Amino acid sequence: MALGTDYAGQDCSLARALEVVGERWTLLVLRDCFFGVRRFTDLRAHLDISRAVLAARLADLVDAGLLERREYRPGRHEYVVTPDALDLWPALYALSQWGERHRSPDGPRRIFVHTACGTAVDATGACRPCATTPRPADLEIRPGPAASLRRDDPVSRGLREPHRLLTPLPAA
Amino acid sequence: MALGTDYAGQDCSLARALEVVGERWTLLVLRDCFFGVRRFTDLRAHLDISRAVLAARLADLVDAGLLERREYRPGRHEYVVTPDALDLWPALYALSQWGERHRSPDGPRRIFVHTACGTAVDATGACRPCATTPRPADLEIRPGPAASLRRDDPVSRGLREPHRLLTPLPAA
DNA sequence: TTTATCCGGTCTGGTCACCGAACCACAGTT
DNA sequence: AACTGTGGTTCGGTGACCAGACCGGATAAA
Repeated sequence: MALGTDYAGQDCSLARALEVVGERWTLLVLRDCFFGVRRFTDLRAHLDISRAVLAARLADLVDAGLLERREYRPGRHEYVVTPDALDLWPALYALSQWGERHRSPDGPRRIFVHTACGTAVDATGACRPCATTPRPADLEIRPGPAASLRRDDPVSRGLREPHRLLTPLPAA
Repeated sequence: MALGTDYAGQDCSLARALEVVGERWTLLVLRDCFFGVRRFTDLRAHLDISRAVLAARLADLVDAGLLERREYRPGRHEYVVTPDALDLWPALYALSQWGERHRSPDGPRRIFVHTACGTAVDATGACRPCATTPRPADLEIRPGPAASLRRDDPVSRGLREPHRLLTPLPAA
């Protein structure tokens, strides 16, 4: 963990979690990985983050066991979420829902649909007809009524296509 | 919002939420407010945060509508969570649960009990017997098996006493 | 009335993280 | 052999965070 990013005196599991995912950009990187972005260049294209900071965040996330770095071709790497990171989905979703509710006046920007039954999950992440809370792999992401077309890079366009979470985007 | 803490290019409600609560210390300050800490000095005693940064965070949270600043006596102020901040509880709880699960090897440090029925809520924040997800005001916080006695300031001692969320701690 | 103490801050100087831009090494392509 | 795409590292500048000093108003104590 980088200097100045720990909360040494705090005896609290929230502080422990924030030491892992509390730095700037970290949760946004993870969100993109959930959505199927896997490559350094794609993350950069979509996040407008400096190369140095993205490299540092990815290395931190690999060290923390939240991402796995794989060589999918000589010299080319991809980052894939680990089971530990999957457990972070409820927190990611809850934060995102707060943003939808309180900072997105025109309605939701993205909708998550339970693939087993085709209905959208509610604000708590639960599928009401099924009375379950689907795991990320069982959700399909679709653009919502307030989805914006502002970004027009290939990654943003790929993310606007309905697709299952965790499945890699088609190569641009 | 302070410079360098926004994500201007991101069309995403997670980014919007992180612009409000994504800075260092912000979520820990909010957690303490949920637990009943209301005063500048108490927050400082419990968080080991610099005065300048705490003052800045509190001002940001008031500006964002998550805390209300009240004069409870001439010259003395307290900070109270607003309804907008209450909606953040699921995210706070989910992050904290991830920390309990993956970064707290000896078991939970704090337990939240549904006051209506006396049973502890599960990892999703739901009370299973009642089949509901209690609001913060209906939860009582108690120390768990891995609770630490490391901190011995009056605020930490007050927080270890079982008490309802949102109710102010007894003055030290 | 003077003095002291508590509360809730602001100010200051130093350090560290984040930023954009430049540079670079390797693999495959033309 | 030159060029392109990928996945970085290095560099100098700016701003956020830090501990510690200082400070003003309100009450409490002498």
